[in-house]
Amino acid sequence: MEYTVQKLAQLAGVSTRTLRYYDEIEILKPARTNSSGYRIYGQREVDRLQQILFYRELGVSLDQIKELISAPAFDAADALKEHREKLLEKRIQLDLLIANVEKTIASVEGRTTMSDKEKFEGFKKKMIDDNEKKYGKEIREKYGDETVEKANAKVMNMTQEEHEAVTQLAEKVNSTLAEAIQSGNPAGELAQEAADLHKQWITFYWSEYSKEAHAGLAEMYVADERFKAYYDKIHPNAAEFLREAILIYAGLKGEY
Amino acid sequence: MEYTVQKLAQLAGVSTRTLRYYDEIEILKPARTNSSGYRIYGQREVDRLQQILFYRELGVSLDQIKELISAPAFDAADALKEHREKLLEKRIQLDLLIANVEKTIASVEGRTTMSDKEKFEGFKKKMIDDNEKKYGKEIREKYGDETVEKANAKVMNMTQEEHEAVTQLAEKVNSTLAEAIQSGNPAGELAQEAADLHKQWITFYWSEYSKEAHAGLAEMYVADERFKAYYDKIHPNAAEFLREAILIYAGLKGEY
DNA sequence: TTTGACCTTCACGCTGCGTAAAGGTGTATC
DNA sequence: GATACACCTTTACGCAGCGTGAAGGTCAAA
Repeated sequence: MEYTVQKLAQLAGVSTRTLRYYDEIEILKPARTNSSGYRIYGQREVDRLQQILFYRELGVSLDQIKELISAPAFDAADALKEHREKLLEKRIQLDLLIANVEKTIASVEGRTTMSDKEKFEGFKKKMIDDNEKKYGKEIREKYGDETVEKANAKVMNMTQEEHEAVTQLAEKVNSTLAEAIQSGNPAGELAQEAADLHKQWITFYWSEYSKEAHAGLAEMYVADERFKAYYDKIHPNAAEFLREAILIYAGLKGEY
Repeated sequence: MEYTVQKLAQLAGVSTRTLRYYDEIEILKPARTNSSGYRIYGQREVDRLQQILFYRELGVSLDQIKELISAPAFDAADALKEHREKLLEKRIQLDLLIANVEKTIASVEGRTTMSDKEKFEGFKKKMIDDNEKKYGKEIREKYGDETVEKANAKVMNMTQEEHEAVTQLAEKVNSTLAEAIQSGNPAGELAQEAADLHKQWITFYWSEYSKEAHAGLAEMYVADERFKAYYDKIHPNAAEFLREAILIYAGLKGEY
């Protein structure tokens, strides 16, 4: 059986444009073209198209499909597993989204203004999600799942007042650090006050404090470019200075 | 506080390109531009950007966000509810996808060739999903949820042999219909054989047969353009002819 | 005055096609 | 054999939300 574009398109339930596009990107070329340049497809092309459409239904990109259908079975399995991981991640994100949207709806309906407590809760939830996305993996690897869960739970349980307090505390850490850095001495009074404020700040998020964890976090500020970028806005050496101050504060490093 | 593009971009964690794009599509314009054409943002723009980013996290399109943030709260709630529906639908689709991908992985891993029984199961699942998507709604409305569930369950429980049998049967229906249509008489022997084959075919999918349901399906073949398009490939009047034949077969219409 | 870090406006690229536009081909009918 | 009409072709812009140059002006510090 031979098919022109439209016949094959009807058979497979796709548009002729799609077939021409598949020809263009070389994922499905016609068996031959007739004397007038018409595309002619044969049985092999029908089978191949069915495979393509099957994977397309699974949400695989055409680029990946191209590899999949010309790869041996074991490669295909690997590729599909990777694809499944992506889908699972997508579902988690989607569930979070839905929860957030529902929270927002509740808040918008609950009060007519947009700045009440419920809306605020929605934002907090978002903050946790963002933190998870950005730093979750590294932090989990370093301090274990439990610490992270507890930190998240703690943010969610914060009252609005507590949340404001912690935000103000964070600002105070920054301003004190900015002042302390002028002195150039991480063992100085202001620097040690900054370290202490920083301890107070993290204990808002951590369920228990340990010198080692505090020092570990300080190291991370220097090692991780995202944290470093944050502190760089205060001063080019802010991250390093804060690390030194914290190490001294935690008693893990002698004064100069 | 006033911000240039980059300052605001850093503050909000977006790119400068994004801010320029938001200016371009008129979703966030700077408060003013200085004498050199630099974009200058103020506090109001910061707040607006935060709102935009919040909705963006929820997966709302920029176009919709534009409406959302300038609409009163009750409109926003409606819009968000609509958005939630979309997300929920998306999740259902995603779950189906994941199930299918997992089936396919299992099939590809189970045997190294791509044409064994497991793979076949994956395809059957896909067929059901496709049917659901295309016709599920109408069929459910006409015959109720239960009938549809049973039909789906029956397809899944078919052995490969049964599935081949039903596919062959479908072809036989078509070829007999094509022959019968030549005679022009829907009450003729061949036409009634086609109707009988068609009954056999649908009883593969339906848990119980009734003349009325059979006749209803025949009407649908004519009324629904997708079914009609399928039968049109046999003959321009195939759908009508089959309907007549079935009505006579089911004893719901006298012979001419 | 010379860096170097900012800023500006184009403008193309990404995905997977939809949707014309402008023109050639095939075939049934008058 | 002309006409109509359904089919085919290539070319190319448009969609969302920016990323990523390119080419060139601006500003503060050294």
